Amino acid sequence: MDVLVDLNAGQREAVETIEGPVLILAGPGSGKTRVITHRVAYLIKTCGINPHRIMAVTFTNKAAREMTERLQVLVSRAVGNLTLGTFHAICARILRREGKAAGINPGFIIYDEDDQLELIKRALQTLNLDPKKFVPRAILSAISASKSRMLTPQDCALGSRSYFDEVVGRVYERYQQLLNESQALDFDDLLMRTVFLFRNYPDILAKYQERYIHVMVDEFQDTNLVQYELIKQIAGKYRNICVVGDPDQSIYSWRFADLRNILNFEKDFPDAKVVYLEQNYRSTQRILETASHLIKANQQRKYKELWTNNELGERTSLIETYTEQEEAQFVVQEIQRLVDAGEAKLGDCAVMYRTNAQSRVIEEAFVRYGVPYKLVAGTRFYERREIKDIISYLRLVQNPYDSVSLMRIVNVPGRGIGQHSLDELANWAASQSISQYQALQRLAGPDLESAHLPFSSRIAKTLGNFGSLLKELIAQSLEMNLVDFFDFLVTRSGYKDFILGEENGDERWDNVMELRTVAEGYRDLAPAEGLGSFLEGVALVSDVDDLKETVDKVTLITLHQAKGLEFGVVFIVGAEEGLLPHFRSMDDALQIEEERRLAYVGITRAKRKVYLVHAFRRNLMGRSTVNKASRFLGDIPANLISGGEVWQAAESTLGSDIAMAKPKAPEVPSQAPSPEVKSGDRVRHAQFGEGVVVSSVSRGDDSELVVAFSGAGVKKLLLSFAKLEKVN
DNA sequence: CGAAAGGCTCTTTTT
DNA sequence: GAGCCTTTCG
Repeated sequence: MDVLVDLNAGQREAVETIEGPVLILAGPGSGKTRVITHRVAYLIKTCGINPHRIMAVTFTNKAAREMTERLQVLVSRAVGNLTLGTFHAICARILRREGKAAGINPGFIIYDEDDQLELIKRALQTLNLDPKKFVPRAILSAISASKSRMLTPQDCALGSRSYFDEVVGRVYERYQQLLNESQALDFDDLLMRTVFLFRNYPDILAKYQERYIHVMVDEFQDTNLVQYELIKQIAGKYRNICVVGDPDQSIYSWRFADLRNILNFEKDFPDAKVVYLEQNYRSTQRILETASHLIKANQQRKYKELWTNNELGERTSLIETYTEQEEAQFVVQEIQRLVDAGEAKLGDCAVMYRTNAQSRVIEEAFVRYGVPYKLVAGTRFYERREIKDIISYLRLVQNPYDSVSLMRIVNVPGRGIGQHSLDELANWAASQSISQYQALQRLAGPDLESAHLPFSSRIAKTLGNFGSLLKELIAQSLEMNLVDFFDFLVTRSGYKDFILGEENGDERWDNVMELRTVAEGYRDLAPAEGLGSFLEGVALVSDVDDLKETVDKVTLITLHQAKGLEFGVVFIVGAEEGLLPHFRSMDDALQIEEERRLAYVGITRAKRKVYLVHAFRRNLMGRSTVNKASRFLGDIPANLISGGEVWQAAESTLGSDIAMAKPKAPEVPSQAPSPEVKSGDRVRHAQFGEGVVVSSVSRGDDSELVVAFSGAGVKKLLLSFAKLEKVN
């Protein structure tokens, strides 16, 4: 298969320019990932580069998997020795191999956000700081920000400008100590400590620089400083570095992604070749135009002119419903209608939302109507209590110094080890300058005389029993394959009986068994290796979806997760002020622009048809709120929009109290021979300026209008008062 | 020690 | 509305 066939001029240039730095600025649907994949294939197949000497970094594990599959087709063989994965996965691998030099135990555990928060809380406690005054989340975010800029606790202490900064510095230092004691690295450490390793050990860096002749990074707009630093290090020798990104799809600034990386690239590599990919192969003209108008409202952007040869397509539908339940109902029924009419298949449709919380109501509607769907669960599965418990056991077996895991399961199932006992254990361990694990082992020892212990023999005995259990588990883990050990563990620890005795025990046990299924993928590895790989996999993987890719189901997904995907029909729900843009982003112009990019990402996922849906009223945080339509709707010209109608549930489809409690719905919404203005029209208001009529509803002999103004946001107006004039 | 109940806060996005 | 934390009681 010729890897250059079917590429347009720009794509071809991007693939064939293999010498020196290359910056590819690629619009949505322009074949960005395809370019990277073909570039790798080109290097291997045409240029004869050993895959071992190529690194390709993707944003998610899923993207990495897909690229592997596509590559196999292109190169017509497996390319196993290619370095392909996320920054985190690649760094973890490097640190396991080389970290010893920097004092990193190769068996380190990777701490996720929950683990991090535990440690922060513990750090606050030991520093006598009030977690109410210093919110652990905020502290963690500040620490993470520091790490993304490669700042150590010492750097923070020096640079602190406020009391909060100063506290953060102190907590950061303590937190780092706790991580070390637990022989754990957090997500940020994986990156930062790799960079430091390379900085401090030039010979190690040289080895990797020598190895990687070609380095490629996808989704470059979402990289942060430490990630950029890392690839600059690795590509330092050959300088064959190719980055691909789209500033308009940068949606991870909250994870400290920094657009300056793209801007600085041309400064850091003045000889960089810049390639623009502006032809869109995915969407209809109207969708592309809709998206372009939306994104043009952003100030902070690098201009790009997207175009397509695709057909004109349908207008984007603007729908208002009364509540979020009706919103969900509209979506399901519309999908059913599309399917019945043969216009789409279920698997062709996606429902996108800003927050995960929104998925519940949507899900309920799909269940009620019996329409198959798949929820892209994100990390959900691995956040379940029983799953975290089992993983904690496994982590503890691999690394008994992991204090977060120890604390989590030491008394699950109940072994009579309460807070008091744990305090005693911690104190005793500290007084002996040994770890809690070592302390437990001493208590488990046969020749233990309770005389020297500062606590009761009963406590010593229960703790000792647990110590023996741990010891036994560790011993067995070295003898059995992962699956056998898994079974041994859940039985021997008493976890199985414990969980089955709980409420919803069967369901939870099913989840445990699902985890076991994951473990089966590691059955054939040597015992220690199997456990290690498994734990690394679950620590760095977030997408448990795609198990049944082929099944015909509607996809429910967050806007963030949707990046990089495409669907025939896209419903964006909750297109409301407060949700999109999210209220946490509303007081900052830059954040608003990121929210707009998020909407842009959503719209550009669609091939054929977009629905923008919002609810007049919805329950948020347990409270009923009335939300205006999203200001972003005002960025879209009227001629690209159809509808703007208020959708109404057919009678008694829900039969719920909600439907009953609904005030009398307006009789004739959109088709009403509305006096002068109808939805979709462009109007001018004396005070608010120009805008688009989002909806128009008859109220007696007046009309209630919702107008999205480009300057003033979304306003509800009465036709008789508003003195609107139509614009063309 | 542990279960249960009550009270509090704060809700984004993910490797 | 949930999850987390603290308090209370057996």
